[in-house]
Amino acid sequence: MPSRRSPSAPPADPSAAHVRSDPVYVVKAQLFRVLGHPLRIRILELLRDGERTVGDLQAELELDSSGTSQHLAALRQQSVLDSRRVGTSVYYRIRDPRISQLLAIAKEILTSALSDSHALLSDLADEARPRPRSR
Amino acid sequence: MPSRRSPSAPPADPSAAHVRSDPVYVVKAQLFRVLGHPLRIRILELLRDGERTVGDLQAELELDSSGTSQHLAALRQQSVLDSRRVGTSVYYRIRDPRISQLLAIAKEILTSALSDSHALLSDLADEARPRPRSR
DNA sequence: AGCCAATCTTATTGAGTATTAAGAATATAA
DNA sequence: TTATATTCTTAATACTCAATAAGATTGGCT
Repeated sequence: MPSRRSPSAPPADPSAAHVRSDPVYVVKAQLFRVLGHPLRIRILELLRDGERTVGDLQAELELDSSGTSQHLAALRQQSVLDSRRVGTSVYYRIRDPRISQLLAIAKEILTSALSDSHALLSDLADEARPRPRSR
Repeated sequence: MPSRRSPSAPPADPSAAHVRSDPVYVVKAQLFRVLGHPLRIRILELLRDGERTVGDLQAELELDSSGTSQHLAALRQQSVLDSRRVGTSVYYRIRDPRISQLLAIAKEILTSALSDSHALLSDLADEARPRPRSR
């Protein structure tokens, strides 16, 4: 019950809640949040090259059907995935190719962040030695 | 305690845990997860046009300094933000411009998803009328 | 220097919510 | 009906968020 707060709480500036619950930001956050799970990232990478059946994904993920289904449902609920049924199998696919783009960019960001920290480590190591810096 | 299951559970294939906890997927998921909060999305949009102080952000978000600081710390911990101190103020900025790109793509995805469902609504409305489909 | 105020960070708590696994229930196709 | 695929339910655990209070750093004042 989001309308109640506590017995005698002050009005508590309602404009702050606006920022927090503004649908625009909530919807964006929900999209990112559903991507924020290792198994769901893995699912999306498996689906990057084309659609797959639930049983197929289940085997690759080494998950039970219940867990697989729940993660797929979470992604489908945010319109990240589409599904179609063929006989007894259900095929899932990425609905919008820009989702894959999102993953690719995340990978780039993390890759360069990691190489930055790697470079920093090297600099620290260099600093320990008496050799002068060339750059 | 992830090592316990139930009184007499079978060993339960340990390789499944590998997929779940593979650092590659965990790190990617953490990046998306930290973006998965409306206030943090809002912070990033405020920072898109340049750096800001904590007090500045705090005022725009209508949040207290502690809450502001905690969200900023979460983003900084995932290397999304950088900070620098000038006197008593701390300025935050987006570390990698590709983060803004991530937000822009998310916006595109959501925009087209919404216009799809809007178009679907129109189609449903048309279907209720006897007028033949022109396309 | 010594002290105070402003700014920001960190730690802690509690309430609410999400995630997980396992099993039951459901639906569909062969 | 049987097998397959998925959803629903339940319960235990874990996490997130917001709010408070305490701590640290800086600048300015006297």
